[in-house]
Amino acid sequence: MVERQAADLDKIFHALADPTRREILKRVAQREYTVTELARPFDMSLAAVSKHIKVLERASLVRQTRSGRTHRCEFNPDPLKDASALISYLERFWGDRLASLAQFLREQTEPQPEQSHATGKLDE
Amino acid sequence: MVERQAADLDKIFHALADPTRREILKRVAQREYTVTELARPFDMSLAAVSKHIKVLERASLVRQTRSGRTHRCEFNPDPLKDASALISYLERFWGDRLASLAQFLREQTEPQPEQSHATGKLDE
DNA sequence: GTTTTGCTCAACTAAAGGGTTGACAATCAG
DNA sequence: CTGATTGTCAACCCTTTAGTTGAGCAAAAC
Repeated sequence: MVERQAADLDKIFHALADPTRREILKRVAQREYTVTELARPFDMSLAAVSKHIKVLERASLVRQTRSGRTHRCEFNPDPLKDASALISYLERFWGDRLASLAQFLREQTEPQPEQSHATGKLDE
Repeated sequence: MVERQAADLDKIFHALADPTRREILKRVAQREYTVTELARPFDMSLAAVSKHIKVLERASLVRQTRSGRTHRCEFNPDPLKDASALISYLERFWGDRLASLAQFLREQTEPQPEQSHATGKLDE
């Protein structure tokens, strides 16, 4: 993985780091919504929600298409792949690290032939 | 999924939304580091890196333990599960949406005979 | 036509972020 | 003891963010 455009990940994670935006995403992931529909449940102005949507757009998580005077918001899951990739990357290296530790402990305990019950389970 | 503590996700995603912090995480996921070790590659003060680490700590992605005058930073992958969960949730609903669309199109194009195979599996 | 409705934009405010420096505590080295 | 190393903390600066309000435009409704 090539740290695919750090700036992109900045925008993606920043977009996800707000409860209002996450709620918007959850809804938009299920069907298209207009801006006023999206704004209804929130206790803030329409302009504020409009701004949140723009943040999501900058992260390419939402695409907005005008149709008449209403703007339809549709979800785009692609950027989530980049986010997932980073997370998997971190988890993978963490796993490797644990594997190395286990290996190390295995090597530490094996080479002692005199230890009568050295083959017992290691304590974790 | 119960929107597991929105505030936690705020901190987690916010922590991930900065290239310096992501770089720190990548290294810490592989082995423990001290603060000065972590700071070395970056073109900023030690205090700045220290602050970044504190952001990671608030998100529980890093745990810091003092040993003498040096502070060892170790990775904690647990919060990543919550982040992944949200992402999976979004992708799943998106997938369902596409499935529904496909289903709809299938129903539209099928010539609607006598519902001959109406006993087929229902979508749940 | 006139008037709503849907939405964005611009200007503003208050708070949070990311960086700096300088002072300090604590540990280690001589 | 003296001095260098490791790290945090507090104060400050500047920029960004999240929200507001008010203006205004374009499409719908009447």
